[in-house]
Amino acid sequence: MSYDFKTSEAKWQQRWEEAKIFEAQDDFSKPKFYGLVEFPYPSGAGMHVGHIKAYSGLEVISRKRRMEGYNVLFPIGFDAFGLPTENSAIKFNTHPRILTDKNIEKFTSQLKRVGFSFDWTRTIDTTDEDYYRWTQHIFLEMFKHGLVFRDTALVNYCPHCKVVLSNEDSQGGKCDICHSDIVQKSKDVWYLRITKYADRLLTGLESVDYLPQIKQQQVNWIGKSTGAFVNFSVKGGEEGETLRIYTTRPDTLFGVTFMVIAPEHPMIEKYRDQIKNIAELDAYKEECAKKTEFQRTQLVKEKTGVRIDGICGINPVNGKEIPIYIADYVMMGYGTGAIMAVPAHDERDYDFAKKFGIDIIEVIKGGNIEEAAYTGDGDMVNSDFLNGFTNKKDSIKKMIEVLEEKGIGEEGVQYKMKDWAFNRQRYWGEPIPIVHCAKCGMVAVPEEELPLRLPEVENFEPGEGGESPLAKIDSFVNCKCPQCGGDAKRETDTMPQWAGSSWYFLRYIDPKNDKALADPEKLNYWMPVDWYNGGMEHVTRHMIYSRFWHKFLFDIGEVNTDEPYAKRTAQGLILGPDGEKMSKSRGNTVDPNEVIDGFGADVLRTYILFMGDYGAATPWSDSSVKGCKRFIDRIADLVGMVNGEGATPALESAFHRTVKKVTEDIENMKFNTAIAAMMTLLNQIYEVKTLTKDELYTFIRILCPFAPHVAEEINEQLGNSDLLSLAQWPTWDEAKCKDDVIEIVVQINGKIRARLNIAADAEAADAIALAKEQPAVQEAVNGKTVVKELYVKGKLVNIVVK
RNA sequence: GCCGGUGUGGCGGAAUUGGCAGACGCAAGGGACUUAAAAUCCCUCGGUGGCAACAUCGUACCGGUUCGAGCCCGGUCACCGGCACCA
Repeated sequence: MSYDFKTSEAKWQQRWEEAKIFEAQDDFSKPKFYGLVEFPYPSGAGMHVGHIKAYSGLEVISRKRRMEGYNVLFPIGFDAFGLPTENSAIKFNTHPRILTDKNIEKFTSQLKRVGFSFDWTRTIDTTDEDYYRWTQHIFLEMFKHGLVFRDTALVNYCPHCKVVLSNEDSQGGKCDICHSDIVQKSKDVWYLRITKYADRLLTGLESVDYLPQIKQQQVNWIGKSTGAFVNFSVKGGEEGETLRIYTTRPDTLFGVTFMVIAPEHPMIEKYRDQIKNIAELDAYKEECAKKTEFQRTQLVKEKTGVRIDGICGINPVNGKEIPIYIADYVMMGYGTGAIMAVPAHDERDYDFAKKFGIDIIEVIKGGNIEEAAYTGDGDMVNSDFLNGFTNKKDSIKKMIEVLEEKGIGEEGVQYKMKDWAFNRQRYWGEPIPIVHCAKCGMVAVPEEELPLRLPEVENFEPGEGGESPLAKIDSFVNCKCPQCGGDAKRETDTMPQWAGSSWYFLRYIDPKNDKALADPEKLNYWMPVDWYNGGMEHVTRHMIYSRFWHKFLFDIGEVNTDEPYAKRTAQGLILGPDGEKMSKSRGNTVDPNEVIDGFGADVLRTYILFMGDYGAATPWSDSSVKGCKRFIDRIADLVGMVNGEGATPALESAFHRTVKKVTEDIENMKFNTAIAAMMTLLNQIYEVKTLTKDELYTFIRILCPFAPHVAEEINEQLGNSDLLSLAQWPTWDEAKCKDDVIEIVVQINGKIRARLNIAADAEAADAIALAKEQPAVQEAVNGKTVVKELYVKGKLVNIVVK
């Protein structure tokens, strides 16, 4: 019989809300659990099933934690600043505030229909001025602590969105939002000095429990390398002029036959007059500037460059004169923008040397430098005092000693991570609370003037040159300098979308506080986040940014933990039924509302967790949803089979095993096998067609985190007046998980020849003796020599014969 | 190119981490109930051979370790994700 999920689900959602059972208590005496999911961007399209999957993991865990007696904080909010809303506001000629409110309302009602146990009293919205007031506060603190700076730089610019994008937002040379091609543009840019925290972001990973692939991605993103800086004298330059390079292999210094500097390297400007072929260099530079960084890095095959005529470098270890080239395979943004080239042992330098006919000197044995660069390890040769070194660690160490002794270089560290370009020329973001004063320079807006509100504007279109729409609002722009009181102008750029999400988990702890971003006592109790789940796409950007902010807040004493997240996991994508990534354009999306309408929230929740490994991408299947529908309906019918109290002998061990399995599987996010175990138990109950009240009560408690509505409904039918969502999580008896008599297999040389029933705790000798009595075994052993006899308790007997 | 991951029936996926491969679910086929359909219930369901018990092959491919390998080791191929002239 199909149960009436529509009435039931609405009823229980209302009762939970009335009873306030999912509201976290600031009762510091209780053990706490802070479960965090990545808050959604409230788009106009509404939620998709991927959102449901992203929240369902910690939903189950949070519900279980409550039943285990924890004080649980499981909040939700909205990360609502950003381009899509602004763009559709422009398109529909409305205000992003109106759209945002509408979208949040839509998301809220959808989330509530699923029955998520979020604490709705702590909801936050990053576009709320009471929220972004604190985002601005953190920015100002960073500004005061020297972590904010401004620089002119070649930036990634999206001509379609008319915004400057960070490297992170323009991966692959495409705009993250509209996927247009990015162009390079020179602009004044705000930066956050995240590189100052690079090493701590790296070492901090040792103290947290993130999935290994998440840690690995962060390590790669930070991209630490160790090596040395070496100063090459420049012949033709000023007295004492040096060209500083960074290398990870200083021990190959004797193999250096040329140097390369980036086209933007300042040395070219400095020696314009000395350089004889400056026109040629200028032409090359112009050619490079036309290419986007993406194009530059795409041209892997063919090396280009121009030799600088008029100055050259001097190898500091042997005094040899070497030519200097400019080439775009060297980037200004990494290291010093200059390299020493060792063509024998670097593929890029090798290609370049071959093309330009430069000498190639072997310094590491092991390859054939006539044919290709040798990048492996080997004995050092042609290297003076390094000759005879066989180990790269030792030779690098020795070279650094010599460099430091002679004062021509030193050990050094480099990171691939760059400083964070922290501004957008758009309206729908947090205004940067800085005033530009002709006399005082950049001045922080005083704390008491926060929030610095977004002004009302008629027109959100960005300016043609990439100016912020705010720049057109005179009443916003013109102001007095907080320091000298003179006329000044406000900064008109806004913060990037990543700002609001870099600290939101702190605000949930104390969302209404108007004195601080959160009360220190409450922070002390709730932080760190015990378990954070989200998408793999956020493990580098959002996670590294928020860890950076958190470490900064820790340094200035505003939070009590160095790391914000104790544990981090990630869910896999839900693919379309065709196995492809879901997208509107492909037409393979699934609307969660339709599933709830047709089958109920419990079925949707159960299916999403049952469909496959939580961490893996899995295609959606409409027909498989029906399997979960049957599961829920069959559970609803169990009430009619209840007969008596205590335990049903035929089911007793099955119950203990299932409770154990479900309990353990939830902790490991193996929701699919937890549900499979409950299905197996259900099948076993249907075989005997009877169970006791106590057993059903146990069943619905382990079911509750997955399908809470039907579980509550059954609980009520059992005559219990307390809400099941607050019931105690069941325990199991390890001894009762196992049967007394079990079936084991008998193998001959690893092949199964017989099966036998035996006491679970039987001794090896008895088991082997019993195995040998089996006719099939006797036949197989007959006439052969028994070499070995093995007994694996509870599993098998294996007899090895010859 | 580098880093990470994956490869198991018609499909989604299990396999206590070296011990009965295919749990659980879907789809499919057969049957029951029904005037009929849906729903529900029962049976079958990796390949080959056999009426059958059973035999035999089988976890991308090749090889190895082991009494025993989907799992460990060496090599190959394919696909997915991330990074990428990072010195």
